[in-house]
Amino acid sequence: MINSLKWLGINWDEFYRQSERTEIYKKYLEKLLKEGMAYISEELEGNSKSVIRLRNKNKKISFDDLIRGKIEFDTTELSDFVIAKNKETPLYHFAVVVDDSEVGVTHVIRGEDHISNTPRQILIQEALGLPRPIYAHIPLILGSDRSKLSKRHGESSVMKYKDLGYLPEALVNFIAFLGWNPGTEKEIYSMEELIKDFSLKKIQKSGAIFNIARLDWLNKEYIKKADPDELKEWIEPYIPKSNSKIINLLKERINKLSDIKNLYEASELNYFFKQPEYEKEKLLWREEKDLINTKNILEKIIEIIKSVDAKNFTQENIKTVIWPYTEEKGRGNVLWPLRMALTGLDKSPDPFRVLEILGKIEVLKRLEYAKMKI
RNA sequence: GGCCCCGUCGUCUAGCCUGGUCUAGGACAGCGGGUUUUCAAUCCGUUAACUGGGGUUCAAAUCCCCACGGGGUCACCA
Repeated sequence: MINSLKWLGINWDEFYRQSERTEIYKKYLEKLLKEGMAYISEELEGNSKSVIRLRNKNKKISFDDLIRGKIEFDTTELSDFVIAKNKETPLYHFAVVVDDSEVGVTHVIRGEDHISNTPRQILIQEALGLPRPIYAHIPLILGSDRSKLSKRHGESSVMKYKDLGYLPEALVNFIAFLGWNPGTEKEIYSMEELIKDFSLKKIQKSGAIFNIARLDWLNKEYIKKADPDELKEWIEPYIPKSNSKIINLLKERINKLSDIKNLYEASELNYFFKQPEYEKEKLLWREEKDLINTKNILEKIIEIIKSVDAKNFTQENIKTVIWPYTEEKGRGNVLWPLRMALTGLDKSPDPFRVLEILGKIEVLKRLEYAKMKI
């Protein structure tokens, strides 16, 4: 959890570990015992022979929730509930109540699943004579079946999303918008902007389904506007050899960083690194039946490309010299076999971008190879 | 089952408090199209919702009641 928070860029000012605070809890427990607000109860069932129970006054408790308004409970059904196994081992409800007070917590903001825990915590507070913090119970994040999000719905921890190549900024932005909305049409929010605009008053009451398609879209937005150097750093682990040109091309085609790995393993990116294999009939554009025509076109393309200086082998320059020929022969007739010779794929990026990435020598090699196949 | 919370497009939501401006707005996804050599990207367009029933009112998505539906919680866990 600590690692997850750090990754998300959520920081804290103070940190407490309950296991290091047993002396504090013990003091409060003894106070309750002494005042008769709690008692040691001999048990017939359970794990220990005796436990500490709170003397429940069996009254109605109501509290004002910042999000839901007034909530009322009859605490009779709670009976004299257990607050500690013994003086050295308090239970959660007791420990949090003590901690909140000791540490000066003013607002308790937590999931809706804690609503029914609230009355028993209030009962402990009152027995201890401690002030009641302000409560705000926020809606739960739901799985696709509308039940509380859990392992069986998908990834079990925040760090899994890191591993999948989601950016922390995107996840934060996404989660913030689950149950909250600024009331404007702004969708992309940085942490700073969230801190500035977020308000409990605008929080929704009902739970929100974790919709991965929307996270993917948001993540893509963040990838698109990422700093090139940073992006390079993120992408490197997912693709063996790459450069800024390949990365630029890749970033339009992925939702999350790990998509690159999938693209690569599905051999769709191999053409960047080695001569692709394909059937020679693949070189034919749509209605074209005659491989000889295609061979002639390839020959002409080679001739044109040879005329481009290797030092100025940019997509713009190449396009300028090839374009008149595509106008003459029909774009598909020229560009389809060109692209196929370079990538060997039915679907791939624009041949001009690939040309620039591969460089003059490799391009000519592949074109000769295609010609030779025919 | 008891108690508690919730209920607007498939999803996230705006609107609800302070009824009329809501023939219910936006975004994601979907679908259709433009651009284009294919894909991606991009641009444009489009399908789709007030859970139901009563009531209050000249007027209800908005206020009230009931029903139904969904969820949470019922530990010597946290």
